[in-house]
Amino acid sequence: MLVDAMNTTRSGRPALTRPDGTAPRVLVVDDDPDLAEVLTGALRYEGWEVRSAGDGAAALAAARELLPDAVVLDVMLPDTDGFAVLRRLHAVRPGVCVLFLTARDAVEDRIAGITAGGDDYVTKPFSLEEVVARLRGLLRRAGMARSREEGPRLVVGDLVMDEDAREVTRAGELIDLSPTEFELLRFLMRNPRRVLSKAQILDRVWSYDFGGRAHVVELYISYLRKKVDAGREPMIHTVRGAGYVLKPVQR
Amino acid sequence: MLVDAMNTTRSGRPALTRPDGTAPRVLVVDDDPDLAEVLTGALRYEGWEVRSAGDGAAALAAARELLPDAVVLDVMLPDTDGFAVLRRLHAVRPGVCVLFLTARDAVEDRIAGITAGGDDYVTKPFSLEEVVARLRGLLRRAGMARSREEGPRLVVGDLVMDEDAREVTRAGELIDLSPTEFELLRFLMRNPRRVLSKAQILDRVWSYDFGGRAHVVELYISYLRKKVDAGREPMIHTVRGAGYVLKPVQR
DNA sequence: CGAACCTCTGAGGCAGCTCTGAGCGACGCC
DNA sequence: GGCGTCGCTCAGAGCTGCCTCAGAGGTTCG
Repeated sequence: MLVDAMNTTRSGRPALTRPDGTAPRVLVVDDDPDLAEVLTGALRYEGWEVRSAGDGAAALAAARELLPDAVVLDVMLPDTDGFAVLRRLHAVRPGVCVLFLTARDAVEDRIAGITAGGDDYVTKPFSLEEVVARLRGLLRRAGMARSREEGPRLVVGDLVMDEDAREVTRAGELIDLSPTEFELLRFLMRNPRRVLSKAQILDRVWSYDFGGRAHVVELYISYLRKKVDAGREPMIHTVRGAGYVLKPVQR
Repeated sequence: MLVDAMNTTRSGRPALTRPDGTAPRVLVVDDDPDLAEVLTGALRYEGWEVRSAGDGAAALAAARELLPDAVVLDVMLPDTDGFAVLRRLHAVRPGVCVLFLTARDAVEDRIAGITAGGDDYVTKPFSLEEVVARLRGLLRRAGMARSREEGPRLVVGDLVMDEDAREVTRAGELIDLSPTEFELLRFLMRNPRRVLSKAQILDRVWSYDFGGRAHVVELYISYLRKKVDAGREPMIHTVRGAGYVLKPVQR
């Protein structure tokens, strides 16, 4: 059904595609059904083909069927340990990239060893933008770029973000951002000229378990303005009663 | 009853259609029968195939039968919680889009996270135009566009509205509108060359629980004229005793 | 173990938005 | 052509939404 969405992302930028032109295939493995649901939805929204599994056994079965390009894998699973699943996944589908989900304090060093192979990980609680960005990075590095333009750089007007280097410049001038500021700006830059509601921003940029109110968004928009728009023609605009929008100056 | 309305939209514009050419299918889930009735009517008027259900169980049964493309889902249901319904809906019908209805002050934070997949929500009390606009957005993004031209832009003469960017231009000139002005103009632009009564406008643009009188409509039409028609050939016309009509100049 | 930084809460204040009321003008019916 | 009705617009009151400042708590790093 998602014919159109498979060729363009929500923002109309060229999407990542497999060499044969179809959408990347991603398998989500998590035993928390709510979390799996949210992740699945977010990744489908990127235009990818997604399946989910609740435990290691189901994951392997699904992997054999779907032949995924990437797997989002919770390290803590009910039946097996994530690393065992990983080994068998690689047997089923050699070269598949894996994005691990892990608790902050747990086994971070073991992850570090595993991810040496080019895989990646995020710690819970994470934001959806974080997961999507990491996955895009993995897929891109695995050769899913649609064109030469499909790179780790986001450009809106004279504002440029290098996602890999975590560097942002405006008119060539380097802008220093905190982690949250960076992620908020990334979300805005991935959706230029589109009004984003505070709720949308909260859903995407803040962790899924964040209970706070939309007031934080206002606050961080205020921070961003001070750094991005400081003394320049503003690019971040408030649309009262609707949300915020980032656009290039002029026109 | 609205047999005719099921084949063409009220405005005659190309309707959203499923890839097989039939009308989009929408399921309305709300335990308030009056509200469900109103919603059902409004969506049928859009030319969509609509069914309604009063609780979670009925919703799932109806979903299995109808296989809807989108669901309008009240978060507060008598039997189940919205989360669970959502998950099971996605199981029955993977990729279905969901528009949540929620009270403004209640549970707003719990919505965060649910809507992550590209789903959307509106807070009660809402206006019907709001609901319809959001649903159209969801369906469009899910690949229901009839053609590539079917986008987030409304055009009447030299008046252009970009719903995503919330931008309106006339003859290329940007027009700044308040939220209510924007929604009123959207309603007019979705029904060009058609006389709309003040009562109709009130029903559509203002929240269903608005107790005010038709005088506000006159007032807001007056505001719109100042901004849209200012110094130009007028597009907004009064039909005394009947209502208002928006038409392109000339012809 | 202290310092710097980051994130979020709360409160105050301003500005823009929405709606009320009233007066005036325009249209149409006798 | 007069009069009643309908519609337009102005002015202002109250409200809401948004911005910003100040500071507390937590985390990271030296």
